[in-house]
Amino acid sequence: MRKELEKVYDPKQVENRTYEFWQKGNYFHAEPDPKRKPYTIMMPPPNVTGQLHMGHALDNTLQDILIRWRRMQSYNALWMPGTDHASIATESKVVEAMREEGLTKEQLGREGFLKRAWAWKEQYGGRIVSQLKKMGSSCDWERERFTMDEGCSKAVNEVFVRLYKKGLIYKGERIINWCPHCKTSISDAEVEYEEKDGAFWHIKYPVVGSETGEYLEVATTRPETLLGDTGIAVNPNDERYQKYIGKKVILPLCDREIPVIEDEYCEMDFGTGVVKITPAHDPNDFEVGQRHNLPIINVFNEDATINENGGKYQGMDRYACRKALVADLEAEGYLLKVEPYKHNVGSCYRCHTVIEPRVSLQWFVKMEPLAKPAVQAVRDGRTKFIPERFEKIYFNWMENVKDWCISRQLWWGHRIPAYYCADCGEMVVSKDPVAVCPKCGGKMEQDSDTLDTWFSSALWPFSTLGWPEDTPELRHFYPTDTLVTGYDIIFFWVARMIFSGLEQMGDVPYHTVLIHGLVRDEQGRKMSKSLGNGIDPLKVIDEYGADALRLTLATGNSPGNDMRYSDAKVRSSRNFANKLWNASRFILMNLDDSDTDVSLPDTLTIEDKWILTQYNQLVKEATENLEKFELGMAVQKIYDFIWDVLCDWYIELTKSRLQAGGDTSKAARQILVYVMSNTLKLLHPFMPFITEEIWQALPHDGESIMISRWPEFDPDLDFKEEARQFTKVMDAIKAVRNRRAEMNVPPSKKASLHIETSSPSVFENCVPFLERLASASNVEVGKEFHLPGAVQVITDSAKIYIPMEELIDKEKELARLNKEKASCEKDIGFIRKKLDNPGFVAKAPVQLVETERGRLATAQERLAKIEESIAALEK
RNA sequence: GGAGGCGUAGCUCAGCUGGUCAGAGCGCUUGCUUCACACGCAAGAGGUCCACGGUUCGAGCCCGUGCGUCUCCACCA
Repeated sequence: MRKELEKVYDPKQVENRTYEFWQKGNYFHAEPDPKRKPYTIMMPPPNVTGQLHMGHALDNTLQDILIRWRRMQSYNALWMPGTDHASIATESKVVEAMREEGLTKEQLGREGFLKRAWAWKEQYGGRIVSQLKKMGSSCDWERERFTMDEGCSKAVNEVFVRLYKKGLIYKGERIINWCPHCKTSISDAEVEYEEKDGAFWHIKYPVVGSETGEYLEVATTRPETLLGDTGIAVNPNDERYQKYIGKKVILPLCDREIPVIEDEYCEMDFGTGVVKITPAHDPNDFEVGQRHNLPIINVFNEDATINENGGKYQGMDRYACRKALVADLEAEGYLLKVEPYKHNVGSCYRCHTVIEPRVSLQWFVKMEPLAKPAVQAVRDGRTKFIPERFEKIYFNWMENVKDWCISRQLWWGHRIPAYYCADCGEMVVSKDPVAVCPKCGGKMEQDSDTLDTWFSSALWPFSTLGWPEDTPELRHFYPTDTLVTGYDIIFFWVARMIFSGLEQMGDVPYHTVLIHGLVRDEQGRKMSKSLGNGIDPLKVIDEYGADALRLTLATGNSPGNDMRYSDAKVRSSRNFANKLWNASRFILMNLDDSDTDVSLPDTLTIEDKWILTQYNQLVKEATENLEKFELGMAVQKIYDFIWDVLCDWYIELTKSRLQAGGDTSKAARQILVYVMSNTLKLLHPFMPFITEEIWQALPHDGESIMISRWPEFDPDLDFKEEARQFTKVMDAIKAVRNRRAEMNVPPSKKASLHIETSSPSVFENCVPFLERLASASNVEVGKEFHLPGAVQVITDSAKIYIPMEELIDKEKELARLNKEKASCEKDIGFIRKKLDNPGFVAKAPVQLVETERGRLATAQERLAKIEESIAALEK
């Protein structure tokens, strides 16, 4: 059994090999099995051409922890992986690459472009997947899916047609957010607002037919939209402007007269109380325009240059036009004043170009009927958010959501399954291609737009399981259990999956949504490409190992909260891996050929009972933490157990036994193997590689730790009383060490200990520990000692004399004892105060009152001992 | 305008249902070539748990107000 391990753990020699071993064992794969309980996680599909960043690393670490843990608990655990086609992002990358070759989309045509896009996908599509494997992700790769693969595309068409037939998808002319750079519409959720410095231009609109030269003063932040004005509005209750309602004003610089209308939308106390109405380029103006039947004049081209409706400004970029137009207004005396003004400007979440609201014909999903049941599902608790506060955010959005613009003027994506007759204009919405017009027999052409990327990802939880077919997978694994994702895509994705699941499957897509925060840089900034402050997880893995990175991301990370990444944290995780490695090395070095299994010895010593009790408690608590999604807390406890309990104490305690050999050594080895290999199981979901490596080296049953059974609390290993007794010895050891350190006695200088205690047997049993761990040359245990000149160490259960007269400074010793006395008295006062409070005794739980009484007694005993010592010294 | 998070040791953060909750890691100080580990061992210093009120026998924890800070939603031209 003896196995030589390197002194320092080297993840590089372990990780790839271990991952291959798992894959060969087919441990990641799950098959539907009605006899077993499923546990399913759908991976949020990363962008197919993307690269792994810290956000993915965190997201996937959490998922892998959950799936590995449940798998070990014998669930039929499926972690479904896949990638997203990411329409805008991918398309713009391909376009960019083409631009470098001097090519445009238009030159290539739709087919040629798509060919390139697929080639791009093939080239970069595997990258993110192999990066996820480096993390140790135990996904079922056999089931890997892509949002644009055949099955997912089929699901998309199916859903589109169903929703259309129910009247939940419609086509209409609405104001949408237009990105002049991506040249497509984007949904409301895809617009990011940012406060920017702008200006308020006050413009004079002369009243038609006024002989006195009357005018209305309008303030605007976007003067160039004046070209599309078709009216100006005042509030119906605004006395200042009553007389102008119904009249017309001259639109400056344009030969156009536009009406003055009244509308509640116009607020009296904002700006001048007069607002220009540009129905084609402002969502509110659009509605006002609808109410008053104002014409809609679109003045922009797709790239936000001015179109033919802009007269002399045609062809200018919107900002060039703004400049020119303002100059003209000023020259012609229309410009009354310019005020600096801060306002929010919307921009495209992908390219950050300022969006231009624009009227156009787009496809929409009618949200209200879908949102209602989706809200209800969360209210009923059929889906829970962790932490709960994100439910509020979800409700707030769902309850105020506007219709979802799903058409995109892009080529990379699912083409909208609507077909139009070139001859008669008939439209058919159909899952399958329609070539001939059912009405006139003319040639049909498919809608040129594609769908919003999120339309297909909204179906991810069931489209990946084979829907719309009724597959065994779908029946077994849906609804899934846990969705793990960041709060940044609750609206984009989570909300849409929930209403899609309810609508198509009649059930929620998952029971729990575990929300995590962002991984920020050391200074707390968002990691971003533009800042260049992103940390590459692969580099971290290369330097410290995947386990170290995973441990870092899992530790101290509480749901929903952002965390900061720092190298120092990863280093300390790496150190932990090394600590574990060396503890295992120690155990392995001591094993012999007879140590072949993981069983417990027949007789247990007190320290065995102590460690088993601690271990058993750990099993219970860590499991409970995991059940409550307190992953960080669970791993913290496992970490503390391994380092502080197992390494710092138990291993040290076994050393004398191991050296002694014989039965007692054998028993110690059995306990070490038992505790270590089972603790490795607890740690495995967090640090899969190193735990597998060590587990394999130790005596073990089964092929792999990842398919071993998750430990359970064992009432037979609960030795509370013995454990409590044993801590008396530990306290004594700590107290002696403390005194020796204070007096600067080097460990090499041994001294005898005389232990005065009312519970001598436990100390008598533990003499070797005191010798080894408290630098004792010999130990005597008794009821009473008279060693007035000795150093005295007082614990709750013992008074220990260390005869080191030469080291004693009587004054100092007295001062120290008096300090201890004072602190002890303070404790007693504190507890007394509680117990003297009738309210406390009457209302606090009985058990707590008892505990306090016990504490008081202990403290009083301790005080007595201190006082004795003082008295002895003063003699 | 609305909603929410955060404020705990020098730094980064944990603290579950209010009662051994004053914690961890890093950093710092002092010892230690202890036969697994210096990526280590041992001992320590360091906190008005943002402030003020309230509830309670009892408050980092619950409620209110304020301050600081961050974020999301809305988008009044």
